[in-house]
Amino acid sequence: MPKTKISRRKREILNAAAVLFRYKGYAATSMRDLAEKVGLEVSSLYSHIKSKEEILTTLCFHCGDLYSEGLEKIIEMDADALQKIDAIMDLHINIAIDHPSSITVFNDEWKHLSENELQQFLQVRRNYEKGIKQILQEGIDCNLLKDYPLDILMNTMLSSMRWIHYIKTDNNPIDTKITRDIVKKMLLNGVARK
Amino acid sequence: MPKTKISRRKREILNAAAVLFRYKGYAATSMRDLAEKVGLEVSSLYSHIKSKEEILTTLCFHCGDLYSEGLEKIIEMDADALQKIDAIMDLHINIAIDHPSSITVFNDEWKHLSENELQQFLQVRRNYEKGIKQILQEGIDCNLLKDYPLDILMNTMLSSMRWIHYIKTDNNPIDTKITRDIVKKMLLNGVARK
DNA sequence: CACAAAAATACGAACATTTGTTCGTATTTC
DNA sequence: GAAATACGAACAAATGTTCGTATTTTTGTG
Repeated sequence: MPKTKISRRKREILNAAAVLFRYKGYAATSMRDLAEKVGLEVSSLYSHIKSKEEILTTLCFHCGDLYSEGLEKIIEMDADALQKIDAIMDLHINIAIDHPSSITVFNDEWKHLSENELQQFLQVRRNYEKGIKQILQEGIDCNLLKDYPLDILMNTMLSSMRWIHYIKTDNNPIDTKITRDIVKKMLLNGVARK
Repeated sequence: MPKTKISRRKREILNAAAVLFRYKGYAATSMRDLAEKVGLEVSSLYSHIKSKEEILTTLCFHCGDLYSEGLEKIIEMDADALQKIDAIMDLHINIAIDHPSSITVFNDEWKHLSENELQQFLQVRRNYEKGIKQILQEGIDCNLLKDYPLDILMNTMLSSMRWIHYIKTDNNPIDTKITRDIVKKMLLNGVARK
């Protein structure tokens, strides 16, 4: 894969774009908005990036990599399914807390990718979900997890963590440790007292 | 409240807009897209609606009403907290299945509301969350729910159902009954085998 | 180190499109 | 005949991007 090094300025542009896309959405963010945020004139942006869409592509696939690479490591772990599921939750919560803006873009703005990138993106996602489901199936087979349909299991599980990156802002930090522990417990054992 | 009756054509426009906003996003949907979908010319739309933004406002607040009115009925129920929480989950799952497009707009596009409506919208949401938290607190006090922080409890619970309206499309119907039952069980008792 | 050549970066002006909306007028509905 | 609806033409504003040209930074060489 051609992973060319990213200059300091480009990094700066990507970060600013992530924040703007997060709060205004991709389509409603203009290149002039972005330029202002970075302290450049519009045309200067194009010394660093090819197009607005390239920014979106970069952000989306970068996050995709975070998830995919994280999952790969988990799959290779020498552990039972429950421990792997624990690691998956760690992965998602960590990414949400460490990259709240990029993750929001990843979750909400991928639909604006152009045809080619969109298909590639969906492929990556399908692949990721396949990996997750395999682990869940493993858990069911070993009697560690309840035998619910994989789709519902996976969607509910992943979705239940998809609020952390919305909540996390600069003036609303999150107690990572507590949040992580409780969300995990909720998912594994539920909220009802026995 | 000035709830003027909505003509057939306007209804049609609102429905088409909900679908377009769902898949393309509010900002990326043009009035010409919308006109085409409804089978009119652009300018004709303005015989029925005041502006693009009015459409978004209508959609968002209509959904807000669905939730708020649903919750009000639940609050008035003569039931314990666990039953109320069950009803809340029913409410969310039903709305997601019955109005997948509007709900997606409600969830993802409210940020494009203009200042006044935005504030009003956030107020409605805060109020709704307050109601939810009260029920959760009631559950904790009665030893029906585990004593977790209300924020985490509420966010995780509501968030865990926020995938159903994404999945639900015309060619991907959802087994309402099964989905509803299992999601509920997952939330209350978790996924881990005891 | 000096210094010219080259490459990277910044900018203003301009572009073709697309945007939401308005207006005057025709047509339909009541 | 009045009110509601539909339409074509036109609008100003905003959009992403390009181009030519300065300016700055980096590089290669004596």
